[in-house]
Amino acid sequence: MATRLSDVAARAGVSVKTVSNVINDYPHITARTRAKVEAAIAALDYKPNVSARSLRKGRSDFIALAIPEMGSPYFAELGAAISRAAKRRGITVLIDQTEGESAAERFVLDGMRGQLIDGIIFSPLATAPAKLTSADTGKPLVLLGERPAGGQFDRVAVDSVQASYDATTHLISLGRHRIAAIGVGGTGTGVVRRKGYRKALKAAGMAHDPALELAGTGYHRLDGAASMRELLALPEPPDAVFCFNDLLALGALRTLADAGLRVPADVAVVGFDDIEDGRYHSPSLTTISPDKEWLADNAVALLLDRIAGNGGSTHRDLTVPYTLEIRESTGG
Amino acid sequence: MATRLSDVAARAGVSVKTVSNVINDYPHITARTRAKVEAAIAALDYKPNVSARSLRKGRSDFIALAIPEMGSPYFAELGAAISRAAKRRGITVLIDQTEGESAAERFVLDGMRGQLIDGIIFSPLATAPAKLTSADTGKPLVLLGERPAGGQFDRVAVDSVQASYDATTHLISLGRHRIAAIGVGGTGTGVVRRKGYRKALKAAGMAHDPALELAGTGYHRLDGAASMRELLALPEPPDAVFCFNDLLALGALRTLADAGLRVPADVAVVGFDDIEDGRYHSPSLTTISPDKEWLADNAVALLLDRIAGNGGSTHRDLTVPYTLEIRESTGG
DNA sequence: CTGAAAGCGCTTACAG
DNA sequence: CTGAAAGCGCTTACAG
Repeated sequence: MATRLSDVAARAGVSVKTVSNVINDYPHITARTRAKVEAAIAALDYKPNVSARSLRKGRSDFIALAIPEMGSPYFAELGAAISRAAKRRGITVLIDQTEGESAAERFVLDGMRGQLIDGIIFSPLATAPAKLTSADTGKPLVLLGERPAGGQFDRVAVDSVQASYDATTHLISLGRHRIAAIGVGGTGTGVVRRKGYRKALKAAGMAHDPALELAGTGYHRLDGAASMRELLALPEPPDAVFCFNDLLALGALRTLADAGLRVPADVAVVGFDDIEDGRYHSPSLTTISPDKEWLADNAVALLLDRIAGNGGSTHRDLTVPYTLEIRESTGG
Repeated sequence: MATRLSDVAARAGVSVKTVSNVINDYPHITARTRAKVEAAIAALDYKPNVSARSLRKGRSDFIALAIPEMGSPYFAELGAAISRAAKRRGITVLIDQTEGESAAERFVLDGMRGQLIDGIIFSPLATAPAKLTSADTGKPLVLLGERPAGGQFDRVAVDSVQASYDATTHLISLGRHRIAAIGVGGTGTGVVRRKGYRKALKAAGMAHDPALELAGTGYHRLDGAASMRELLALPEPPDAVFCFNDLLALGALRTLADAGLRVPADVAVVGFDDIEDGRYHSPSLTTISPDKEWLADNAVALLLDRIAGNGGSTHRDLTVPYTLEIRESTGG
């Protein structure tokens, strides 16, 4: 039913090797031969069988992207960018939602779908990267995000401590005195960003108040809204909030609106991620904006380089450029 | 390097056929044999090679999902749901961003990555489904969305005419008299939803005013914001707007806020899709909420049924349940 | 520059 | 119930 390489060879009057050479762009083929083969390919509408090719070559030109959830705007935008970056290089990305701990871990440890994929870009949520060993995967892996890689893998991440420092310092420069943080806790993002937050307070000679550091159960609007309600119930509510991602900030803004408070007059709000929602929200959201295209492009390049056998045993740690986008939620 | 089926067979002291039988859950295997094989699989950490299996069986248990853009919340949420629905059935989803016309069309016509995938769930934007023929794909295909399938393929879609009728009727029931529509035009969504919009106006004895029907260039916040600005510049601006998706509505709300207009007091706004952003926005967005889980589950089921060779030549058209979620943007 | 042949790792008739 | 062997459609040494 499906046309095979040998059908093309027969029609073009050459050997299968020659057809394969043409398809794989090998040199030393006369223009005439190439034209004949290409005509046959077009006439038969031939498509190489990826399974066979991958079985034989041991490479598929597929990479996996494992992210906690693709319904979350930041990851959706990141996934889209990585998908594009890979496509530019002739690579296809399979996107995996890991959702919770067990699934994420199993995915990585299960060796990523047999031999199908050449490598993986992994944004861990539950799995501690430091506990991953290359034996677990058996394949090239690039880590995304805050969590220390334990020197085992290549990684590309924002300098979250510095970015959080900048975000908090911006709030301080506005003259705010009670600056809350939403999203502390956990083992990754929450820890690292709190570090930058506290560092900025300290640098300004301000003490950090545990009552102003809210943990919540997740990084969604719902959690931001709930944390903000807790903060407003405090005897002395904050006049500024640094939310560890935009979704939390959007939830917090919702609570502030419900409470009839003005942003930024009563409470200034900063987020992290620069998702599209925040740019169009009223008030628009001041946020840390990591360069997602840069991130995507470099993560893919790093992985492909590793797949090609380069890099050796030194593990590279790339720092994603970011800017602080000052918008209405802090009076910008 | 990688362990093979034959390694497992050797270790378990059985033939490769027996190992294959165990892996594929074939009957007539003694518990003892099964246990021996499973022990060997565990000991060697054996993972079947997907390429080899797929080459041999002609099935991969991969399906593709082709959507215009995964960075768009509706598609991100839908992709997440389809991914989950497929996983429940042991199927992996490859997500493809088609972005524009040419890419989308080429993807489908190029036979979907050789033989790798078993079928496709396709949300067309540029390609006219009626022009697709099964010869183009050679594989089972389920269509998503408004555009008529031309009776060639299975499809699952919301009854957009009825839903738009409901949305518009809701605005009429609020006593609004100048009801605008944002997102008309194009060949799919814009046409169908305008049909329901006009139908509702007519049923209420109201004439439709072309000046109140805005096309815009896309379905993003940016387009909604721009269209809303045009509407406000009208000699007689609208007192209600039905936006053909939530992103347009969110953009429109932003323009209204900038203009100092109150929602819903001055202008009531309704969207379509029920993306998470709209639920947390202030004001929260009244919208048509299609049951995305239902959609995902049925699209996957339909495709798998087709892959299994069922369905024959009759093409099924499934209608997704929806509700009108009345929220603050219309005073709910 | 091209051809004939082996082999990637599975599954599946075909025998026993 | 199990074993030996062919074959899915490619790519790649190996000869010529």
